[in-house]
Amino acid sequence: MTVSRVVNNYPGVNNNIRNKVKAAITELGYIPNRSASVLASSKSKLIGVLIPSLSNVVFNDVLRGIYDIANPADYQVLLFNTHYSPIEEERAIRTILGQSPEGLIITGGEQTAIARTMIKASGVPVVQIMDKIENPIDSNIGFSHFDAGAAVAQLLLDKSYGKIGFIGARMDARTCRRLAGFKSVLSAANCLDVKRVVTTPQPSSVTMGASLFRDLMAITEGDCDAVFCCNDDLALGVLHECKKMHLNVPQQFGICGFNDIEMAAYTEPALSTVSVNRYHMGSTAMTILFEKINCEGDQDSASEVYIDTGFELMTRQSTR
Amino acid sequence: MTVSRVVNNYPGVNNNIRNKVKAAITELGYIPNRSASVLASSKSKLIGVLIPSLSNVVFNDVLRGIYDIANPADYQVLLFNTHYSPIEEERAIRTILGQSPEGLIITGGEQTAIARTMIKASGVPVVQIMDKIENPIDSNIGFSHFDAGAAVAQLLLDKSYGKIGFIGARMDARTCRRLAGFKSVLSAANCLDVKRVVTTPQPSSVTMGASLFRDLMAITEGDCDAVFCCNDDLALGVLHECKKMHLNVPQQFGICGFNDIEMAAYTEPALSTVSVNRYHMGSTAMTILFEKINCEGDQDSASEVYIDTGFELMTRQSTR
DNA sequence: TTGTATGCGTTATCAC
DNA sequence: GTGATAACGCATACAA
Repeated sequence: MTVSRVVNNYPGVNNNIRNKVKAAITELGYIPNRSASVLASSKSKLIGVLIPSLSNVVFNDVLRGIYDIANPADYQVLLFNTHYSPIEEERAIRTILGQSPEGLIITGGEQTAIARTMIKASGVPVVQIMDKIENPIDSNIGFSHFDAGAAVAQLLLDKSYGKIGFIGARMDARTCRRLAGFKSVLSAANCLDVKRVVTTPQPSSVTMGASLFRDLMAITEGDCDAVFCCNDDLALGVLHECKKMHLNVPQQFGICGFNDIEMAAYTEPALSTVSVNRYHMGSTAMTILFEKINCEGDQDSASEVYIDTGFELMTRQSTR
Repeated sequence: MTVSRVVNNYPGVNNNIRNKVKAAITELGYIPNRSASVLASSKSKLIGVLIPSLSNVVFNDVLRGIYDIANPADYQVLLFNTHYSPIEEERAIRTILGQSPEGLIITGGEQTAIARTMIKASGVPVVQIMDKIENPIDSNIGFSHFDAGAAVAQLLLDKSYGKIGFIGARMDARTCRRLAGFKSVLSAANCLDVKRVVTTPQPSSVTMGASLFRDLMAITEGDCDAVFCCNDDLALGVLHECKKMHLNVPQQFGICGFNDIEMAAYTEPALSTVSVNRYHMGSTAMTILFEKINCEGDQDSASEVYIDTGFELMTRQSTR
């Protein structure tokens, strides 16, 4: 018991004894058994994090935000890759819940009904990130992908492009919502042509962007003067392909990407895109969780938090 | 006990009872407590992973490789970011060891003496990745950064560049070893000038590459005709800066990067760089661990594995 | 300030 | 094929 008190830095231990214990600990190389500790105290210092992809750079920044807050507070992160699959997500949630996590960070709002039920039943605080959820389980931090897609469409219209296409890969829920917002604006402006929407369920990449662009040009027989790419990787591929085709960007052809990766500012012409504060989403999600965890005394109801992180149009040279 | 047998899919349970138990489990939303299981069985299905950075794209691919093998086998990953600090790494190792992990994957060979002792004392199998270690704790998969740096220097010499510089950021152990290999070749060829070695301890980025390049040109007063960048991000920045300065790449100035990120093939001119199989390092490390874990019966000594994954020079248009 | 009894939810072992 | 019992290593509550 005295050892336990020393290990956990409890007050009320004689300093001589404390030092003796510490000496013994280092001498023996004693490492406390976390499982036993969790079992006895049901405090795990564990945060479960679910993201849909490890290859997408976007989640790097989010993860950094999460880790930068969690680790200094001595919390550990159990990270799962759901591969954009609600089924895998449900499985991961079940696994994590078995470890008595103190908080959960999950991406988006496409959980299965069972997953939602499990989470609610567990009483573990959750933050849904990366998207503005209509019906959040608990707290939510993100932005409206619909609005972002709409804003890009409006931007391209404002720059007097008229035959605007869309190139998308993976086509997960958030990408689809960007497309929906995009379509709604074009439709209202009476210049939506679905032939100009070219997508693939495959993962996105620069190469894929180039390939989809060729498809777009083939399908529309070149009758297209701008494109919104669902992310910057694709846009980079499109830009590369335009150069090969000797299509002048932005005069003959406008390009807008999404995410504002660092490289976007360094292409020639520099890429117009949409900036979203990924790191901030991760770090804030973690901060929200900590508030909940520390407020469990107050009727266990530190109120839910809903944050719209918005987005910013980065108008560079790839649009007129 | 019967429930435990059902949960763990043990044979020798009456099917009627098994089904009843399963029904009860779903009805109650019962989730087994992993801490208790680990405590009782000392089998955690946990793999500790230590990487030095989450922002470096390089580790994305490694992590994907690890997760792609670990998760389907029902193993979980406890991921720690050591921020290139052996002290943080030691702390993380201590924390992980407290969870009774079944395996460890750690980056490089710069562990503290205490960390090495703890790991060995724990008897947990370890794989050190990303580098060819002289004195590995256990198994090792990676490549020689010294050789890679040397190969780049030789390449640039072969392309008849003579005033070759080096641009490096972060300057972690592996980067330093690349620089050492690079220097050794230039030195042997009698054309090493340390004025042309420009580095910073700060993290690397495209912007940083551009900035270091300006420094290089200022320090050498333009007396430099090629540069090896310790990673592709920096190289991208250098390339961008060359264009601004109207320096013809590769005729007037040669550039070679490192890592072969996808974008390297899409710049203009396309970037010469060094390709290393990151995903493979991650997945193989995990596979090695599994072999050890499953072979614990055989005198607990599934022999150590040492794999040199090598590297490949990608000679593109940014070098003559 | 220190120590003792008890229980956390599983699994290993051995009876039945 | 099923169940009783005793750990696993720690923390809570309380006694000394």
